[in-house]
Amino acid sequence: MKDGLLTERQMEVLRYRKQGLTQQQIADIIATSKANVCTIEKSAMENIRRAKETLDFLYTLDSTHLCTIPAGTDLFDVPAMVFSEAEKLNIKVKYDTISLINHLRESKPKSYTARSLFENVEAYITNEGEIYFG
Amino acid sequence: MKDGLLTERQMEVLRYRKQGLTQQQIADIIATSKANVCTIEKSAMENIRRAKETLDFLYTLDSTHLCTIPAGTDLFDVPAMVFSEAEKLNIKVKYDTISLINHLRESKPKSYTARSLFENVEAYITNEGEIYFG
DNA sequence: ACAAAGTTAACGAAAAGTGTTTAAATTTTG
DNA sequence: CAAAATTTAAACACTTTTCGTTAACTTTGT
Repeated sequence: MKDGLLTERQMEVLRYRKQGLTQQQIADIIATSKANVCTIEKSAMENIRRAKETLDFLYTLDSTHLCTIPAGTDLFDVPAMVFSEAEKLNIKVKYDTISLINHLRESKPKSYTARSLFENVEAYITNEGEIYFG
Repeated sequence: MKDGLLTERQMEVLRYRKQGLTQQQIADIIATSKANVCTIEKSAMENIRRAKETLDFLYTLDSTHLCTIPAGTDLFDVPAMVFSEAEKLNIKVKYDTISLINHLRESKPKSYTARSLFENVEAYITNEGEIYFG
């Protein structure tokens, strides 16, 4: 049984970063170049992104694709779309209108401005009515 | 920008598995040995485990270890322990007694039977009073 | 006990990821 | 603007992961 995705080096850099040190300061401490600290930090972030994406795959594994919510859609129109598609599959959605909007906002905090989506969002649903936005 | 941790092969096997196929059946479909299907599935699970551990690290990155809640502890005794340790650090916990118990139940759904923990649980706290059980 | 399902070990070749360096380019900030 | 901080690119050595094989082993259900 091995550790997580991040190497010792990567965790080291992230910890120092969390403390507010600059890349140059970290480079001095761990005795390497600042450019190297940059690449280490970057690959750490990349690994974190991949870890998230991996768990996202798990969610979609036991869910079915519900619909694509097109860019430009008003956030307040999303629940109706989701409910209508879920009804076609005879699945009762676990969320009410308000909590579904909040769920979307939390799931895709960078996909909307004000009330409008600026990129497509895929909606998935499990047999239990859990909704996942990907 | 690449994909998640899982290879195409690994996702393929997991999808078939979710459909209930045996390793032998999958081996026939993707034209390899059942032993190979086994190792592919195994390394997929290992990757998933590592993805989770990686995100766990993120949580603990901006939190400090609060205490170890020993196996055998009654769930209803946990809040008092957490509050008392948090007080030593002068941090106000974000949760009240009831919601903290629920938070624990959601975080570690497989670590308790009825009202009793059957394995140690580590408690972490952020400066903002957020609690994380790992 | 039998058969099907699943796991493990040892090995090899190909692919992917990591830590470095050096030097140049870009962004942020006072 | 000028200095500091960060990012990028190309190249190299090194390690780890992956997919695959074969053969033996364990578990599970009837």
